[in-house]
Amino acid sequence: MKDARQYSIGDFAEKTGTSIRTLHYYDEIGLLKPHRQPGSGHRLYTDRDVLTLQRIIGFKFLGYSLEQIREMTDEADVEGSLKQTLRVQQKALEEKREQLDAAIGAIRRTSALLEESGTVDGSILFSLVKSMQTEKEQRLWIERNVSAEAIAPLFDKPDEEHLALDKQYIELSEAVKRLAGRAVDDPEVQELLERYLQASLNVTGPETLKHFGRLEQAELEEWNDLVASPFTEEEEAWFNSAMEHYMVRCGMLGPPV
Amino acid sequence: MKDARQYSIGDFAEKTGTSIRTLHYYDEIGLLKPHRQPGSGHRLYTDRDVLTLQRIIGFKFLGYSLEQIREMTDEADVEGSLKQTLRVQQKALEEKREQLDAAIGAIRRTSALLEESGTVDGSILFSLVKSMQTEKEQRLWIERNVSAEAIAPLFDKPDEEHLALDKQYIELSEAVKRLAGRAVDDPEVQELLERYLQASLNVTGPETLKHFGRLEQAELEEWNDLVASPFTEEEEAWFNSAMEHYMVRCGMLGPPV
DNA sequence: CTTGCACCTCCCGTTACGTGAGGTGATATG
DNA sequence: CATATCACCTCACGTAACGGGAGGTGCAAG
Repeated sequence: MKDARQYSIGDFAEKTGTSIRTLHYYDEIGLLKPHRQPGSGHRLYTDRDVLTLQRIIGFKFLGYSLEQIREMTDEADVEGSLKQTLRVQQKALEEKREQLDAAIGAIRRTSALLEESGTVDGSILFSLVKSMQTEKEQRLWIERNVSAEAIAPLFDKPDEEHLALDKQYIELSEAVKRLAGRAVDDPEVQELLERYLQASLNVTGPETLKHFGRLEQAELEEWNDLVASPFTEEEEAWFNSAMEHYMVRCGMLGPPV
Repeated sequence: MKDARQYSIGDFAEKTGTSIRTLHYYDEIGLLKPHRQPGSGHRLYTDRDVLTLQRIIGFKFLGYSLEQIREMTDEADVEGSLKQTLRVQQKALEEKREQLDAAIGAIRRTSALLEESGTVDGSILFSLVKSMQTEKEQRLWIERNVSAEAIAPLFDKPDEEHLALDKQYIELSEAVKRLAGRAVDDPEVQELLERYLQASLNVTGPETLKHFGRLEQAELEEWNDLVASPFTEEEEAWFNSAMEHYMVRCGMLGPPV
């Protein structure tokens, strides 16, 4: 009387909401092997197979791979190994979620920027995206090389302030691209550089900014791997020489050798 | 002078932190095609390729497929289409995150149960997991077939209460499995049934419970697709007849035909 | 007789690469 | 000068979890 009901693969598929192809596949990899009708070789599923499939679907929902599922169902110590693997699984899923959150956040910021700023230079936009992408590593780097206290005021800003800063970054970068090549003592250039320095000061605070000035070559390279410059090499070179000129003029730096 | 620097694939890979194989692949699918050294056929990357790769990596971070990235970089209207696809992309990622959150929540609940309850019958555990899996659909179904007000008290409970209910569900189900087959007028059975009804009442409230009693056959089947019984067919049959007996005895139901 | 149906078994396609296997030209070393 | 190493090249197979189609089989109805 037990397991009296048998289902053809079509009926079973409909009953369980699984595709026939999936059932074929589970059979193929040995995850759910129905027995066969002696003559025709057609698959015959029983009520026990319904339970097995429920389990498989449940595990899949929890994020396990079919390979893992098979290992777990083969294993004898179901409850014990489950407790263990659940912890591992939780870690893995939470890591994925962090990734997802970062991406969603970046999309939100980028969308907001595009809504407000109209058209944005591609290089600048992607330098921003890269910065969002590496935010976590940036935090760690600053914690290691600057200080742990410097982190929160740098990154944990309210949304609107974030947007304002992003816009400012775009505006300044566009200005640099516009003026690149001009004489370094052009008054417009000097004014831009002052705004640039002011903005940097506002973002980082004087303490952290000074700290950046004292970094070694190797450390600077590490940092440059984490952020992407929005400028071409030429723009970058021009910007550096202009900034040097500016700082010498202000007495913040001795003249170069 | 422009693009004076050229990189062999090895140098380029190191500079950008991308694997050689990945660069081969991007070349193969036409995503990043460096030019070749005339004699040897070796790939030569320029500084412009660095920018292109930055873009690709940025798009990947935002969750786009390489195919989508290629389409977008081919397209002329970069900014316009970006705005559009960003919205689509955001929707897609947020849906993924909902999935992830559901899975993480289910793992947390299951872990908590296993910590406290020790060993748990597999059928019961997976009937719970399935219930967590379909929670969203359950909400929608109840909103359609019962009422929108019934939802919040049913699902939006604090964590500890959730845990307590899960434990109660396990305990009652285990009791049913233990007593299955006993005479329906056995006093222990009758006591269990009373506890069962009481628990159901506590969870759903009398209004919703009554509503469930008035459901049509087709509607019940829909509901049974959303939840999984922890019982075998025999246990289920026994439970139904016992419950009928109990309700008749209490005068909640007329005798069967 | 043929059509249709439900089932069967291959087998190719998907994504974004990892990981070899086997070949070539240039340089460094015995 | 022979050889070992090096960086590069081009196939080409493997991955996870199926989707989809081709081509074949047995059985019931028109």
